[in-house]
Amino acid sequence: MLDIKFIRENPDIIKDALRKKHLEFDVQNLIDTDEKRRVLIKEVDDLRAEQHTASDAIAKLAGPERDEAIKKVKNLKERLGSREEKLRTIEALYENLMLLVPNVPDLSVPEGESDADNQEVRAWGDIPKFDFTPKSHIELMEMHDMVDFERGAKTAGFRGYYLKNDGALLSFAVWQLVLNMMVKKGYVPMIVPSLIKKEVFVGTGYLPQGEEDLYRTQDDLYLSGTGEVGAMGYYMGEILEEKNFPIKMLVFSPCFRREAGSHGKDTKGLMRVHEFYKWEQVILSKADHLESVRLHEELVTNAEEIMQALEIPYHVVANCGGDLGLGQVKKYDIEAWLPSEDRYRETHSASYFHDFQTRRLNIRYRDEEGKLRFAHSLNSTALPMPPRPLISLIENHQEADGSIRIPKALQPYMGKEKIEKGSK
RNA sequence: GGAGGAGUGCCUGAGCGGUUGAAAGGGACGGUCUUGAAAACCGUUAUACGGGAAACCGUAUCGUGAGUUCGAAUCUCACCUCCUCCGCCA
Repeated sequence: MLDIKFIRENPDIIKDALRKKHLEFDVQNLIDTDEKRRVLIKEVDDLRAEQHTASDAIAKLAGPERDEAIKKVKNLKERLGSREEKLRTIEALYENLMLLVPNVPDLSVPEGESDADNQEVRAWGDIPKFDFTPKSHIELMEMHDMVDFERGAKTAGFRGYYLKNDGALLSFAVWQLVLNMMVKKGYVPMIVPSLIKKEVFVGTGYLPQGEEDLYRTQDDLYLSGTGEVGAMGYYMGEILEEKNFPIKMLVFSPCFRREAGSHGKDTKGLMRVHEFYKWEQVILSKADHLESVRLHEELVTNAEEIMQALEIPYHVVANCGGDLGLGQVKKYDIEAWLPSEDRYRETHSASYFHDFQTRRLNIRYRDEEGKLRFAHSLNSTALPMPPRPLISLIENHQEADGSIRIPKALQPYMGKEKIEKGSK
């Protein structure tokens, strides 16, 4: 959510943000609604003030004078009631519109409509050249009995999977590696809820417009697709102290995604699954653009270091306007090299929001002058597991006989240097 | 799921239908005093929205939402959260 005053004074900036993000929204309609709302607020407030004065007077009256006064106020109340009704309606409309106003993308965000228009910022690692035909992660993992998709589908339906043997061990090893790397950097490790109230999804900007991407329970709780939601909910409604900023969290959670719009896509293997686990980085900082930019770069660097430790070739792209979420000011994706597809695929996403989320979640702090301000928020994938990093880890490190080399950094956690035939 | 109890400002806690945005104490901040500190004393100590150039004025907020009433922190209903006990499950 943006400040209505900002929207009122800068409708052209909002219109340009809409154009750049390829979104449709009638800004003038919002401004008109706000105007009507303010007129009504004034009317209602004035009527209430009148009522208060009259009520206070009644307390001092008695007898027929009192009855007469009560009668008069009753009349006033009727007028007030109809105005209040109207105000409620317009307020609801206003709130709904406000939730759909996008945040303004940074000037450095490239123009473009879809992920095809994202721009490469840098690349790391050598793309492996195999002198044999590389196998897909599905073949490799099945060869080593690391995964079971058939039984996954039997139990959990389409996109279901089981990880077993080295598949399970590898996941735990990676989780442990990431945890240790990030805790060393001062991030607070947390295990956060995934089953979460609607208001937190609205607050983080996943709702109202992303309803169909989420699983909803019969108790009206939703299953989160990322630990970001649980992390942001943690400080919802609170007033924080500036001296504790930036608050850096490394949160672990199961993640659930309906993948409603992608039924035909990535139907095989672990590429696109309904359920996985993820380490996510979440930061709250003081309300300062340069601080947000600095921390944003830090988040990508952290994510890159994890990929480097896993020896996975990747590149970083700056997402174009059309590929940004409603609240995002700027986003970098990390895409890992996938030998079986002969291209990069997205594994990480790092973005900052300014006060878009914290305004919705009412997360504030007192600055040096004692003024209350909305904090800034940022988040970035640290590592999703098992899906894509596991795929690229396995595919990039395969050898001719199908064995899988374990990256050095991971060996202490895995207890071996290689996954070989019969090694389970 | 059943039975009870509770939710008030930064904290503790009073108020249980009418000048209560809210007593009192504590904390924090500022001042007086002091060489300095403590103590003592004095003062300040919400947020949001609307109006206004501003001083300031108005409105809302005592878990949340609705209701009763001329008037609600105070009465009614629903919901949420916490505590105690029982049941069920792990």
